[in-house]
Amino acid sequence: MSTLTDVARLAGLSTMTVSRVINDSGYVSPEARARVTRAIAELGYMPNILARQLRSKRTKTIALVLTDIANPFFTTIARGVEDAARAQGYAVMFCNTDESETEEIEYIRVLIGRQVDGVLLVPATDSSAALQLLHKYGLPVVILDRRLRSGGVDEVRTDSEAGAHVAVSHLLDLGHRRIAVLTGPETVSTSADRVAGYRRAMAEEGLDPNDEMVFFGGYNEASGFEMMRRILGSQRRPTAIFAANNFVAFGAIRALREAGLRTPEDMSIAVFDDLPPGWVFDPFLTVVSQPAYEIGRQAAELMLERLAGKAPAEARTIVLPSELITRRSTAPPRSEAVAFTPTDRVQRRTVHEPDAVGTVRHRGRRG
Amino acid sequence: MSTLTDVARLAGLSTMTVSRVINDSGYVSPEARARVTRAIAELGYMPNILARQLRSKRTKTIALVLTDIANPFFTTIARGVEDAARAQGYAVMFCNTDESETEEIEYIRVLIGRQVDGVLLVPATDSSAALQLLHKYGLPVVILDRRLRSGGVDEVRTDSEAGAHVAVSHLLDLGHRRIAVLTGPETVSTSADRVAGYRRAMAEEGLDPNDEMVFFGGYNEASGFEMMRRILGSQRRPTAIFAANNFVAFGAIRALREAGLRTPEDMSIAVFDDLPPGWVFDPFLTVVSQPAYEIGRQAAELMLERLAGKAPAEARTIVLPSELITRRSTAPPRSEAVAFTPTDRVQRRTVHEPDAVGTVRHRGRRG
DNA sequence: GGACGGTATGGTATCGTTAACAGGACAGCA
DNA sequence: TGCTGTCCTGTTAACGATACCATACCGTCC
Repeated sequence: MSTLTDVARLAGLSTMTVSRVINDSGYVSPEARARVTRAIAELGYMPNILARQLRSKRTKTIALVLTDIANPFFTTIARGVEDAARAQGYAVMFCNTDESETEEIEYIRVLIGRQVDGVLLVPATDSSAALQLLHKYGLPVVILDRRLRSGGVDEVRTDSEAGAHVAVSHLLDLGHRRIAVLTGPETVSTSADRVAGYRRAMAEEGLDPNDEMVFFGGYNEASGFEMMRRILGSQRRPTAIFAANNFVAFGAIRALREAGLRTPEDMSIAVFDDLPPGWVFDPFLTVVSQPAYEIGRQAAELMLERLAGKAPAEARTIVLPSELITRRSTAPPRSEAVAFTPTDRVQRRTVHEPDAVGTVRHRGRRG
Repeated sequence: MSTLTDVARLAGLSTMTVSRVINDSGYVSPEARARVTRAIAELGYMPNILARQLRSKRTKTIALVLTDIANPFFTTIARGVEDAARAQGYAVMFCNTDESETEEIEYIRVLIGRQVDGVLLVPATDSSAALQLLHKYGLPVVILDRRLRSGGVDEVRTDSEAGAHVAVSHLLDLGHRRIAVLTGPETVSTSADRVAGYRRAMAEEGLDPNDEMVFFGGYNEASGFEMMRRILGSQRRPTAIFAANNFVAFGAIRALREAGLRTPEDMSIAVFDDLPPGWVFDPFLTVVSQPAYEIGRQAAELMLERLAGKAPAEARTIVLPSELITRRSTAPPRSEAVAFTPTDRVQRRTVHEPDAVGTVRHRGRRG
């Protein structure tokens, strides 16, 4: 492997001149440039990125630490981050914590050692241990998707409370009264916010959901399955459920199928998070869709601005709107429908889209 | 950010002693070790990986260059690679070429610049330009999934020809005689091999498939859709198709659905590549399943052996077996079934698995 | 004439770490 | 006693690049 020194020797110039040609910085005469270019080609020289990064103290790399790399919501975020970063010549390191705070801290140590310029973080819990660590080493941070108890840091997320409120209101409008919510860990802000949105929607109808209708678990398929099993084993089954994440919904649906129950005939189901096109042939689930790509893109933009020194000193928060897409997994309840016929509220909020049969969109409020 | 020098100063020792503590190499007295450990904790010191890599000329990083990061076959390979690499303290860089040789070359340049220790490559074409580049810079390589015209390099793959032969034989056993094959680019070995397996199976039944039954395209959904559209528009439709990759199958099925045709009633479909559990609620497609995780794991093992200097000088080739899993997307043809009733060959090769209703496995030959 | 700004190039130090080597202390053994 | 080997620590010089500063030439302007 030839080095910059070899190129300089062959071209009969100093290493600095070669460096200037490579980085297109400072003054270089056309003739020197030509000599360097020829020498580079002749030797097949490639710059050693490690040496450059060590000397310049900038790696042009940002890290994206997220909790579930298999979840299409997060892979879409990742695409948004990657596109924005690459447009400015930055590389992205992806790290998967599996919702574990221990892994999160471990990864952040690695990232500090690897000298990344900044970290985009989906925190595993609402503790701010990871954030403190990053601060200690002076690394800029943007928090994605979730809130932290402590503030003072750039954040990009959707309004989970409002999204959940819209979804549950939709179920209420259809006539459901017994509605369960299946959510993630209690220490994750999105879980808590989605339950809060659920409670607000229920309260608006004068309903007081007791805690046996609220299930905290993990944001994964196994947990969704297990929570639905508990629901199916209970005395008074709900007629509809609201699943706070797509994997939870997968598990819940599997439990329904194994019990021989059909959706929406036996139980309606509304879900937070849509699936990207291509995952399913025939979208079936009523969902609250988040602008995942935008979350990733805008978070990366905030970071890049900060790295360029163009960001204001104070922290910025971006809250993006979600959108309810009604499909075939929600319908009026069968037995109890008599008492609570759907009101005209459904009609008022409904806009048909011509390109997707049976699909209806409602916009969530912008936070 | 404190450095090793800071730690050495605080501990009252030389940088080398500190380095030895950190890397647990060479002799260090318990007392010196304790002093260093305390100083590290006090300063919150973290080693600068860039400097270490620059000096030691080893990054403990291997790259996995693949053609479609969205394809579950390749993500499963990636998991196999990652697990094997991490077990030995290696990091993995993932690169996605989108089946483009230009991107492939571009990525390899980046990887050389980033000083990766070795490259695992799923080549976009059977050209060996990328391989030559890697050789020129002295980087060890393992080729995954596909063959190259030039040899002399470690390879891990499944036997595509044999797998295709088993799948098409299965369709023939069911009584199909007009069978089309939808495959990927002609310059990709897996495409060519799967067509070869198809031809051999057809020839064994005394059938001579003319070229209008062989469709080369891209290994993606759009191409599968387009090829199936052409098939549906043709004069004499086949009664079954063999799709050489799961995304091609997705596209083909979408075209069938849009045409209002059902599987397997109107057309049987057999596919190369299974989907991981969790992608579909109810596995439906008859597939040739490849041991993707093992391909990745064993390729990484070959590389790690070579990096450890424990590999033989000559190139090694590992060919893993595939497995036919028959599900509900294949059935005897409707109209022509009269003339060619299924033979007892099906019975002879069939083993029922008790845990998966309606699923039948056949082992492909080991190459 | 001299000050100045733009152009072009080079010298040297340094980023933070480890490789390579040197060498001292001490124990065991002939 | 002297030799050898194990244990422990330190010195020096890199790895391959860029930051920073210095220098020198040129033309222009007052």
